[in-house]
Amino acid sequence: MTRIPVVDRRTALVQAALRVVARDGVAAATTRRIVAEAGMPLASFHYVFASRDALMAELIEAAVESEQRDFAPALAGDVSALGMREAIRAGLQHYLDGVRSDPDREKAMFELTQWALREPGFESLARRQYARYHEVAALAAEEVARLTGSEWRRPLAEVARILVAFSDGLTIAWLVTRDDAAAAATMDVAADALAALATPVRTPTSAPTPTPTPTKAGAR
Amino acid sequence: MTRIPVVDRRTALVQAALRVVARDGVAAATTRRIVAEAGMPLASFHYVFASRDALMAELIEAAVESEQRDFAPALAGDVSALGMREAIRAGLQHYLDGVRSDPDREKAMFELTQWALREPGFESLARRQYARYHEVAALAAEEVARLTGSEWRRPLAEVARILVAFSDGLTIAWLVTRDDAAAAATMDVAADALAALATPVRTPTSAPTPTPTPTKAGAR
DNA sequence: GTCTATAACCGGATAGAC
DNA sequence: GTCTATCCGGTTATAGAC
Repeated sequence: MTRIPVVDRRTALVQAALRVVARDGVAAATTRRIVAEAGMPLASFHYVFASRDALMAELIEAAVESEQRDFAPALAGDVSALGMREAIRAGLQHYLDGVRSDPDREKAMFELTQWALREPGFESLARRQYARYHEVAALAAEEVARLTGSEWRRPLAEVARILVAFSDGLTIAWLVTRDDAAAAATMDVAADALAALATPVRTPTSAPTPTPTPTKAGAR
Repeated sequence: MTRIPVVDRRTALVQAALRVVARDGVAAATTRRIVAEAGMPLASFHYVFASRDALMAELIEAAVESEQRDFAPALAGDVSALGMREAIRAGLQHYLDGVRSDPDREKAMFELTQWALREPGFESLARRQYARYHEVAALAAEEVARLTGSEWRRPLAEVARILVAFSDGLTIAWLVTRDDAAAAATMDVAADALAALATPVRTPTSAPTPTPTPTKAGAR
């Protein structure tokens, strides 16, 4: 019937798969369910993708990129007036708020990692996924240091890895227990620990703050 | 043929399932594979378990207990001479060494948690799993404080949750990247952070150390 | 290019012979 | 009590009509 370019079908299928995985999990993301979600006949799947695994590979890329888009502006704006410790704490809170607003998505990210770790030949995808996480974390760490006029006393890559590890632990704990208070306590300690890795240097690179936005940082 | 008591079949099937899940993952743990691993005919499965899900429930319990057995003596012996920070660092190292010695097992634990989080009606199993983790962590935290003559300034349950969260993040990072140096850096920071939650009180409860075991703590 | 129909297989669960 | 044989629904992938 209607002629749809292959690239459009590709993205449509990946987006549909992303929704299915978030809603029902990796195990439920069968070719049938995905094409149903995308409103396509089954045969379209293999016209576009060589196999289900081929889609899964693209799916992880797309999911990470989507995360990157949504979590990168973690420290946008209201942080420059804070000290390092409070800025990190606010960033973690912002991250957790993201998890809280869409828990299924984060559950899906963990499932995708573990799928890649299990599927022979796809371990490198899991590594790529985390390399991306580390990039995002490194950018955030660099930014928060710049905004608060601090300097990391450890290599940025190391700080980034620690930040990702803490975030992962925090996320799993919250996904399982849904305990906000416990998460807050963990974030407090994590913020202390990370702030201890930095040291103040001189005047913060204060961007010209035209309108003094009201600073509301999540506090215990 | 040979008459095997139902309880024995139960444990045999659970143990077989545990091996299959560790080796090939939760998705591969089909009834057929499990009975093959246990050397039983397929029908024995449903003679003992009402369904695959019923076995999975028992499986998680068994897996957690197995972990508990193997990780509980994390601080056995050689810690009493150390300060709080070093004792925690050594405990984390001991834990990571356990993960390193059998990565598939830990991968399986995460998979089981996520399976339970997805499977409708089994979320409580994931919560139970983590409640057990928290118990073990609380015992370890209590023990390390006693041995080093310190006192936690936060509730033990809170310390335990933070410890579990840190361990989870550490474990995932290592499972994905297999980067020992990064893990060491994370453990250093985590140990600092946790030690900061405790304060020295008086003379450590030094158990009568008959033979002064050589203290070898993993250091950076 | 697109989609229906089907091949080939694997899953959990069970009936019924022994 | 135990196990073989089978049911039935779901899976990936493809052949072949349009």
